[in-house]
Amino acid sequence: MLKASAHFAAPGQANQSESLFKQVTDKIAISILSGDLEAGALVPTEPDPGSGIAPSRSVHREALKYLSAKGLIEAKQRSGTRVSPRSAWNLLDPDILRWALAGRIDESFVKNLFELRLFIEPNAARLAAVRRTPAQLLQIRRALTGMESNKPYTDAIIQADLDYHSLILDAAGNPALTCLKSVIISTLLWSMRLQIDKDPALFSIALADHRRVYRAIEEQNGDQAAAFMTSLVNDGLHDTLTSFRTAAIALTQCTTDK
Amino acid sequence: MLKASAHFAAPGQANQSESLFKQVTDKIAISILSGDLEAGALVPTEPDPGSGIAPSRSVHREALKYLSAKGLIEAKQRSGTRVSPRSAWNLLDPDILRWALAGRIDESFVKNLFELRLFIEPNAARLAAVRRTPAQLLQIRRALTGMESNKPYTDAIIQADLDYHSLILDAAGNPALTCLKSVIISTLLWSMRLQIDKDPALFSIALADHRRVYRAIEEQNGDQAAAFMTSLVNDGLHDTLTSFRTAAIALTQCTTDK
DNA sequence: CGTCTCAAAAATCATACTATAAACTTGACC
DNA sequence: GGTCAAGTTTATAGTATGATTTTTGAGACG
Repeated sequence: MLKASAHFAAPGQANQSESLFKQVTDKIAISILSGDLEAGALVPTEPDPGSGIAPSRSVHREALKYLSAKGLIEAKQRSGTRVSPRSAWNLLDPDILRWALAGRIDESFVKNLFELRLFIEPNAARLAAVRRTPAQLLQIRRALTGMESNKPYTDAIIQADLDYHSLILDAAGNPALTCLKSVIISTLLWSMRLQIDKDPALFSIALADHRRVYRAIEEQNGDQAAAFMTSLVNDGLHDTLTSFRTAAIALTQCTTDK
Repeated sequence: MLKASAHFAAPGQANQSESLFKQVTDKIAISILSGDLEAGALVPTEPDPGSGIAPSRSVHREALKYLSAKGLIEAKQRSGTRVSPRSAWNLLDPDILRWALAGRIDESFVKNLFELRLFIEPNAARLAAVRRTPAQLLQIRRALTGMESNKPYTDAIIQADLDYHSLILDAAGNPALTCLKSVIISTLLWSMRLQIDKDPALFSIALADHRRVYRAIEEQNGDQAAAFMTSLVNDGLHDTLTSFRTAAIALTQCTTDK
């Protein structure tokens, strides 16, 4: 089962308990994801002593290799190591999403992620309805129960919600789909952390959506599962955008209030 | 534009002109992807002198970091570096696909990839129909022309086909979707390399499918674009499975003919 | 216009030392 | 005598550093 904590961990804050490698990797990655280092910019191939942390060359080089594996940078002999164009970034990678969601996000980014969810999750629900084993159905049911039997917007609810979506993706029985789990979980988690107002009315709507999808999967009604999942995701997008705009306005007021 | 060559490059064959790093990475990765190294198995953290290539520790360690970035392995102090469970692998990563498709493939793997295409590409076509700029439309048209004006099953056709799908994904205007390009391109390329019989009848059907989708995008008819793209992918799956089974039978006969 | 040389930067090599956490040992306590 | 908690060991990943080799763009040169 996926742990929420792994996704929650705020990267970038030079936590002493984290390995040097991770600190360096996070630092460079975030400065790329945030646009601080633009595409084509040179990435220092030796540790920069003036940047707080001063790792050895080994650590620095391994960090660069790690980032190049994610498509963020590319090394070319004689010309230097440079930031790759955005198109080369693997936005669906869990690490990249972590780094991306750690910084300031623009609305279109969120919309795009939800759009992808809209393509994936209804189809996954359709497959899950047909292919799920009894054991998988039971697990999904348990996750749903977890959402019903806890106070709204608590950690237990969030975990249950993540499990719910994660299990449906698993039940679809397509490993390629399972790889998209990270996108969905990250998006979900990020949007839930945003829900500031914690409106009980919205929550009960979301809960009803989840119940409907579950029932369709239970009854092995693929089309219905897909349709209900579509509205579930759409409702989620709506709530998230509302919260996002509220948060953005609050932020704007803060910045202009100087 | 995506180059086919990058995907074609057969990994694993200790090509002397390739960097040591790449040789080591490919070697380990393939032995994982092929199932030679099972999940949970220990990966040597020091270069193995008996394995043909004998890199230094740095190179070996950087290779491991690269693989850990792909989710293939995980290092834990005091317990060793081990192969991660399949569920942690990022199957949608271009490198992973390259390694996976380099070995023996089972039918279900191909089916799963096409299933994913079936979720993504029709939706992408729908978006592209609505969002495409005139310039993007022109590019897609050019790719289509490239498919029409060359001899079937030549490199030029393959390149044009790849461009066609790639450009539609781009025209959908969702960077998250663009990241799935590698899956689609890899799947496509792999299936085209499989078309042994090169049936002209099948090709003209495929061409007609491509034309229909293009026209729908031109007319900004999203639903039609999606529907036509669905049949395009389905036809592709059908052809690929046919070729695959032929190839598999040929292979079986070879192995039993001893 | 080709080719040659030079040097910048990545890639590779070799060999240290340090930190961590899992497993083992010990010993007090019930 | 058995159980659990606190310390100790130690294998393994992580970090550090200095040197050498290979690649390749760019400018010099014929």
